[in-house]
Amino acid sequence: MIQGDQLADLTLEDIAQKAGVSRSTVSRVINEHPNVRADVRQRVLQVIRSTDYHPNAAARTLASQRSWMIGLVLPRSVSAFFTDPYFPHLTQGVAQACNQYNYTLGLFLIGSKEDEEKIIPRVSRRGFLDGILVQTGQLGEQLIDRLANSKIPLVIAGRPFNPDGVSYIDVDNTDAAYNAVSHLIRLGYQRVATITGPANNTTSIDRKEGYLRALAERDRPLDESLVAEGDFTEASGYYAMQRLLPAKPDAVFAASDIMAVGAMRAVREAGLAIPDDVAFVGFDDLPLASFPDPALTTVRQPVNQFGSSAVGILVDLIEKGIRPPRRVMMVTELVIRDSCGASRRRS
Amino acid sequence: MIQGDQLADLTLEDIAQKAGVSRSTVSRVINEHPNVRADVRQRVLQVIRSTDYHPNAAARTLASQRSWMIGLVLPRSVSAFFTDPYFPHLTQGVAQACNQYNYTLGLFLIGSKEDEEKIIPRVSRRGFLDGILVQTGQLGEQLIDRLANSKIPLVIAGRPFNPDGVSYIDVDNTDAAYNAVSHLIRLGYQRVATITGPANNTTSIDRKEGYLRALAERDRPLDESLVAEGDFTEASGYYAMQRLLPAKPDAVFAASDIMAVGAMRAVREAGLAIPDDVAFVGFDDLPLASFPDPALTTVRQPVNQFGSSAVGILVDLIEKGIRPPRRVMMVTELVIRDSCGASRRRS
DNA sequence: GTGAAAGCGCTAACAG
DNA sequence: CTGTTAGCGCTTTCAC
Repeated sequence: MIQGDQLADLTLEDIAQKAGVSRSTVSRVINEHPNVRADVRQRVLQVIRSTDYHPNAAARTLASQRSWMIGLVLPRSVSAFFTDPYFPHLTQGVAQACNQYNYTLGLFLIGSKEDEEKIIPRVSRRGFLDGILVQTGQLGEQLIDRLANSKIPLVIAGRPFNPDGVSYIDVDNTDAAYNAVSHLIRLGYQRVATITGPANNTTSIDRKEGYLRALAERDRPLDESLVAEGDFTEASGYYAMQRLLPAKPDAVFAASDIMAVGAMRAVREAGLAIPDDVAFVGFDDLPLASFPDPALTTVRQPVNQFGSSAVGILVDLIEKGIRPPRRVMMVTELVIRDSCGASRRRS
Repeated sequence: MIQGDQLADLTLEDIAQKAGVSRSTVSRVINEHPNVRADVRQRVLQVIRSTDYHPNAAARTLASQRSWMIGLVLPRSVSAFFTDPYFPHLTQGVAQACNQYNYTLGLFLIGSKEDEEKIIPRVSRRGFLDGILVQTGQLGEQLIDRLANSKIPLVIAGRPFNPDGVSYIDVDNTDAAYNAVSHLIRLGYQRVATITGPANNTTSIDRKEGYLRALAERDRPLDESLVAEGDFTEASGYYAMQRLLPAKPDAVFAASDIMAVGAMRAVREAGLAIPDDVAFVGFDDLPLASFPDPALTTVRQPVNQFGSSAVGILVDLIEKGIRPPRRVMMVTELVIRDSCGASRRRS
């Protein structure tokens, strides 16, 4: 009562006064500098606690030239945001790592050219972000180039088209797809189709490359009617499968689990059985993969760690000022469930 | 060449010098103040463009006391983040609205008590966020109370336990659940079960309340064995259904689509048919609802608009300083598909 | 319509 | 170990 309820914005100076020390000392306490006598530190902390004082973030950033904030830029179609669980997984991994390293996460969803025009100047503002994480994707490339020219630390999640001088982290998509398709071929399927992601995307390209390589290695000619393009949405998988059906594939490698789910829906609607008439292998191994009946055989990629590792690299760039671009490749693993028919074919 | 490649951090002062005006004038141009002669404005803009100058965000925030940043705080279990598409939908709606209003979005995922301890001081820092949006949820309540005491504008997404003095936006969960369950009862189902959300959550409570009310209104006694609690994950729906099965329900109202999906998986595994043996109604109507076979009858709630409206309210609070707490209730709609068996029962 | 000057609240040398 | 002193880069009265 007597001490008043004036929660009004306190400053370092106010705290200093109340604690009977100078502003610098309070600053030292807050920033955990060693050079403060223990009892003084306690006294200051006491005042801070009792006043519920929180330092002003803007002032701190301005003076120290560090914002402790990193931006996650996700250039993706709006509908892919909705249906592809890849996005929340990645975000979760990134958020977790940010928390761990004491950074705040700024989220920038780019769904259109207009969004991009609004967001680029925002992330480029100096004194705003200590580092930027950008996911590759259809709308992202121009953005990456523009950002790479600025001096702000940058890490790309996924292989960029132009990797010169930039740090990035990726999974070995080509190898993973190669393994997945080889698995289908070994099981004896003759007409292995694929549903790819958007062609203007390195992830899609790499996975398709793996598909092509697996076929080529067995001297199988490419049948264009067995290739259909999707955009990482459930609906696109569904429609891609409808286009594929007339070519009578007996197995499908889908470039993502969610597209596999859509494709399986189309197959069921056509009155065909999975895996007996059409077998499936997906990509991602998100929880989603085990929901459908039969459960999806798929390539497991560590989406979560992918996100947190990307943050780890970025933090290195920021804090240790590591010079040359860093490259990290993560491994995948084929998870065999029922949709590929492995159990029946073997028995 | 001659003009030098010195992209080094330019300041307002530098721009002013190059344009032959004062710092204030450049500031006016940047902030679109009217009182600048047209030709001067052009000259300044020219310099800004040619130097790729971006104002320093921290300095601007410090001087103007506005950060143009809002925080979205999502207190949820980690696994719910993963499997429940509700999260990306909400985030998308919020991000879109932020972009529209020229705010930057800070994302704070709280998955544990420790996260909460780290994040509360962060969002409480003055000069950091202009406003905060918090989703209700198990971990969120203490947080809401602590945040409500600060002077920073706050909007809750969902009805908080203690709504005194806070602004919030919600859907009429009770009414929506009541309608969903009534629909099942009207179709003639005798043993209507429900899978609820976590009990420490107003959303779950309200939806269960609707279920109870629909039963009570038809003088049906509550059978506790027909009520199972989940946590908004697919897996929890699956296990809840397994617990429900011995009680032989002929219909289930699930408090979210993703739990309905899990429950349907359990029903199929038990060798029962949907909707013939067990009918289903879900809640959300995210795209997910139309993926399963049969497609899910569900309560449609406008998750996207929910997010953007919440931002709209928050921006009002911030910019117009609206005093009394605002309350907004959004309407829902029952979307009838195949999982409830409406088509067969009627014919 | 434009410029000068006083901060915004903090960090970080530099003395002592 | 602690205090003094400059700024960090911008906004915003207040004169002119």
